Parts: sequence; structure tokens; C-alpha cells
Amino acid sequence: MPASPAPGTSFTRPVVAVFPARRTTVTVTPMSSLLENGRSHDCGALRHADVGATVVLFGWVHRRRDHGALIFINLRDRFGITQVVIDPDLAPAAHAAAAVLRGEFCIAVAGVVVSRGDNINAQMPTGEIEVSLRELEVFSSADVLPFNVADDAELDATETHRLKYRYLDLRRPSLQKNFVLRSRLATLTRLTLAEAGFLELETPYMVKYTPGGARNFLVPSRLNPGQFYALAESPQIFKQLFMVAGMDKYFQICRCFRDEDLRNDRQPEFTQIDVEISYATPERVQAPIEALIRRAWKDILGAELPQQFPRMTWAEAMARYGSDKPDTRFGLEFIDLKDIVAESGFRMFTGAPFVKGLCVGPEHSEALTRGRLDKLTELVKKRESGGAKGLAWARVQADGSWQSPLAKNLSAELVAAINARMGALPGSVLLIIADDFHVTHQALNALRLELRDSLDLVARAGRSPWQFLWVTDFPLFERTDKGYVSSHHPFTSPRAVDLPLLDSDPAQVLAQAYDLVLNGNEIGGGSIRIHRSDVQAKVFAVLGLSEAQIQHKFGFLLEAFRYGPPPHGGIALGLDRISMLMAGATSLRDVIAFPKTQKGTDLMTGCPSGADDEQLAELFIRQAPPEGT
RNA sequence: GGGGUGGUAGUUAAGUCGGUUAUAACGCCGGCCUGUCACGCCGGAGGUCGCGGGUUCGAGCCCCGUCCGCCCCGCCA
Repeated sequence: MPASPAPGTSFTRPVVAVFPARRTTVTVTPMSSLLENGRSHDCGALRHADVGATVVLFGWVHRRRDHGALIFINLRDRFGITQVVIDPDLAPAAHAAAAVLRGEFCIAVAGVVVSRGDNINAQMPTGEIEVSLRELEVFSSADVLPFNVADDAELDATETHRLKYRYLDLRRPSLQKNFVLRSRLATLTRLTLAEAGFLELETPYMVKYTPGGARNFLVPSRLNPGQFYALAESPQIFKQLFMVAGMDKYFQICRCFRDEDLRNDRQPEFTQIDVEISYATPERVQAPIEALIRRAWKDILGAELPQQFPRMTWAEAMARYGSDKPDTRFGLEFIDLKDIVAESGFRMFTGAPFVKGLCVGPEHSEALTRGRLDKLTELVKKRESGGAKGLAWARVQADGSWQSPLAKNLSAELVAAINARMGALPGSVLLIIADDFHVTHQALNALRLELRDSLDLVARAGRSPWQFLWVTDFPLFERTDKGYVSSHHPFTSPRAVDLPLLDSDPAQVLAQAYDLVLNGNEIGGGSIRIHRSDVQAKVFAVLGLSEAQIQHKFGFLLEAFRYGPPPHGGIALGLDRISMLMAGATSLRDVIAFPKTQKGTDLMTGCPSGADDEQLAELFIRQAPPEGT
């Protein structure tokens, strides 16, 4: 660390000035502007070893405590906070100048590092020292703030204000921390993948409009009247063409645009870590991703992750957790009862294709009062929780019998069999849903996640706080009223063993697709792609695409695949979501510097906005009159 | 497209059954204070109760409409 500010090149005549310092006499370059010479340290750097040094710090007035004579300033930048003490006996001019200082003024201070003696603040990394002010410059003043920046308490400002004055929100240390983390993650991504032989390549944001899938943002083309570019919803096709082009291994930290409704964890533009490799198998795609994640968690969070992340098929995830992105930080897995209850004669059970339940052990079940069970029943009946017809519950008594609305309908033998299957103990509470596949699993999943939160199951399970999971072997298609649609996208390869099923039973075809799940959040997804034109043709046929549609949307890709495409596959990771989870944030907005509101607007800039008639005319766009006029 | 919730001082919130001058904390302004660190003490200013309409003797509060934020469903190949 330099003991004094680096001399500025603009000063031809270094002048010696003697500060009337109490502990030391120091030599500095006096300057018309402290800015010219630059700061000697950031606001988080100084320690006890620096006592005696003459320093120049720049930053914002985080807090000011004016004792009339002594004034204390906490000076803040993104590196930390340093206390500045202003003593009228030592620096009368600076003391007089400091009278004007208020919160968030941007200032320069020059002074001497002194020990705080008995007044150490153990809460601050710089708490053993303070800077005794000799010279003060105010770069800029600040109006009364629209919200309290210094307090750093999220509840201190509503979302509206935070977004309107985003540049102030971003000054808060908690958000600064998030963006430091995000930057490190991006840097590690580039380092790790480049070291593994990946090329960082760019793909266009302005691409061909292809209806189907996510809605596109459209950009009118002035040079091509009446025609539009679409903003890329993903680099999917281009990265596959990179493989045809022989790039072998590609990655990109890439913005994607989707004009869909927003959520807490969904923004209209978001950032992907996009990866594609030639001669891929799922394992060859997953391995470098795991290496990247492991390195990021270790370097940024200091967390050791397992050498290999667990794998689970989609079918198993659905059967055990009712979700394709299960939270495996705790147990409470689904237990299948169908075979036991098949002969029960109880219509609620015999009439449903699926009968499954959860067993809340006696150590967790105290909180499940009758009132709470009624609330859970309401929950599973909600449409967004699956819309189950009801929830069968039972409290297991000391003798194994049930306290339950169902008790009188079921034989003692059946109760005993269910207890045994579910591992019920005295005091356990059993929650059972009987319905079709979709409702049973969705309702039990909603129930499981609700119990996770209300019974604090994650903390009480005592597992590692970072539970990664690869979910594999997704169905290739989903059946809708209008026929089959791709679960992932139409270039996803079926498993080789399932190829015959493309003709006979497409619903049974499983894909070479994989999602990376962290603590119940999908943070990435990918697949092995189809590189055989005959397989691609069959998939398009199942999807019901006409030859004309195929040629229009993907003609250039299929044409490219006529010229020796290598087998290939890849993945895309959600950089925003990963940053959010690493930062412990609960909203994507806390890791995106300038996010949009739920209606897709920017409260700070006022976008989107209208355009003037001249420009619209150039683009051959005419506005339709609003409805009702 | 649908469901929920919120909008009151610069900020965050309280505001009872519809009833006197709309309340508190922080911030702001002024004064005092030489070891604070969310400094303290004294005093003060500050309001289009989101906007528009209605009911009423009287509306922050009730009704209708509307705008905006947030959460969720649908949607997100």
C-alpha cells in the first residue's frame, strides 16, 4: 500500500505542506483538486497497519454524526465504509466546510490514518482506524433522498421507488454485493469454459420471426417495408449451426428476449450461459457444467459440492415428488397406496387411478391442528394446486388406529397396511390424495412445498443447503387438445431405444433431455439434438408440421444438416436465477441491474413509449385507433 | 385473459363504527453538544389520503370506474 497518494502527472511543482497533525507530520502534494491525483485507497482498505499514512478517499457520505465540534462521517464506496473524524482543532477550514455535508454527498477527503484507540468498532472491517480529516472537497451535493439508501433495509423502500431511482437502490451495500457476485460468476464462467476448450462466440439478437413457442418481440425493418426482425428468444439454432460449422465447443453469455407474462423469477430479457458441444452425450455436456458450478460455489461461496451431482429420471421425480424440479433438501416423499387400497371397497380410493400420500412424522406433526388440516384441504382444492376434490387425512393414535373422517370407512386391516406402507408412527399425520395422475401429483406437490415452508422442513432436515439434481429422460412430447407439442423444442433427440415409438406411440417416447435443478428451482436445461434428417422428419410429422411450415421455419437448418452435421448437444443455464440463488435473493430484480416491472415497463426511463409519426411512417407502421372510438 | 393484495408527509407505516385540527417513526430545517458509530437533547416545517365520479349533513374510511406496484394461475417450444 502506498503511504501517500501517487503524484499526479499534472503537477509539475510538488509542494510540501505540513499538516498540523497531532501524531505525525506528513508531506503531501497539495492540489487544486484531489481528483487529479486520485484516491490512495478505497473505503474498505485501511487497517491498523496503515496508521500514520496520509490517504485520499473518495466516496459518499453514508452517515454523518455532528457533535457540534467533532464531526464523524462514514464514507462509503462499493468496497466498504471508513469513518472520517473532523476535528476543528486540527483542520478548522475543513471543519467549517464539512458543516454542509449531508447524506449521499459525493466527496473527497484527504487526511491521516489514526488509531481509534479505545473507540474501536468491531462491527466494521475498518473499525480499528479512522481518517483524521485535513482537506475536504465536495464533488457534488445530494437532494433529500427519495428513500433511505444508508439503512440498506429492503423494507425501507417500496418496489416502485426502488425501480424509479434504481441508481440509488443499486448504491445500497446489499445490492452491490449481489452484483459483485454476479460479475464473479460471469468471469468464472468465461475462465472455466475457455480453459475447457470452449470458444466464446456471438449470435445475432435480431433474428427471423418464427411463430410458435415463446412470443417474440418484433423489430420493424425500415429497409424492408412491412417486415420484421424478432429479438432472439434463444440462440438455439445458431449454436447448432456453430456445430455444423466445426466450432466443436461453443459458449456464450447471452441475452434472450421473450414477450411472455412476467413473474418474480421471469424477466422479458434475461441472461443465459449458453453451451453446445459436438459429439455430445448427456454426460459430456453435464460434466463441464458441473465443474463450472462446483468452482463457482467454492470460489464465491466457499461451499464444497459433491464430485458428481445426483441424477433422477423425470418419471421418478414425478413419482416421488410430483414435480420435474423437486426440492430434495428434505424428505416427505410421496408414497404409493394404490395397490393396498384397490380392494378396500371405499369408492374414493377404488375410483381413482392414483392414490398417494405423505406421512408427516410425529416430530413435525404437532403444528398440524384440525384448523391447519382444513387449510391444507382448501389448498389442494385450489385450481393452481391441481384442483383435487379433497384431502384425506388421518392422525395416527398410540394403538395405530386413525383419528380421521375416513376412519369408519376403512377396516382395521387396511389401516394397519397403510400405516406400514407409509412408515406411520403414533403421532404421525397422513395426507392422502386420490385422483388422476396430474391432479394427484400436482396437489401433493403443492402440499409438500407448503409443509416445507410452514413446518420449516428444510432446516430441520439438516441436509446440505445446496441440493443439485439432474432430471433426465423427459417425455419428448406433450399431448394437448390440438395434438402433440414438443416438451423442450423440436430439435431434441429421442432416446435411441425409443425411436420405433415415434410411429406407434409418441407419448411414450423419452428425450435425451436434462434439466439442472437446484433446491427446487430449474436453473438450466438442455438436450442432445437430432442430427439425422430422417429422425427430424418423423418428429416434425408427430408435431403435425406441414412441409411448407417446416421449410419456412427451419429450412435453413435442415439444409445445413445435409452437409455433414456432427452429433451434438448442449445446455443453457439461467445466469440470473443462479445469481439469485447464490445471493440468497428472493427476486430476479435483485440480481438484474435495471429490471422491468411485472407489466414490462421501466419505471426509471418510462419505457416502453410511443414513437413519433415520422418514424412510424418510415417503418410503415400505422396505429390502429384505440378500441371504442 | 384470470385471481389476490397494496397505493395516506420526502420515506416507511397506523388510521377503530363514516364525525373536531389525519398520527407515529425515520428523514428534512433550526438550535445545543469534542468520541460518536442507527450519536444524543430541544424546537420546527412538511398532506391533491394514486386519479375520476357517486352516496351522505359529513368520506382516508362506503359504492362505481380507472391508473400503477407486488404475488400467483394461464402463458414461458
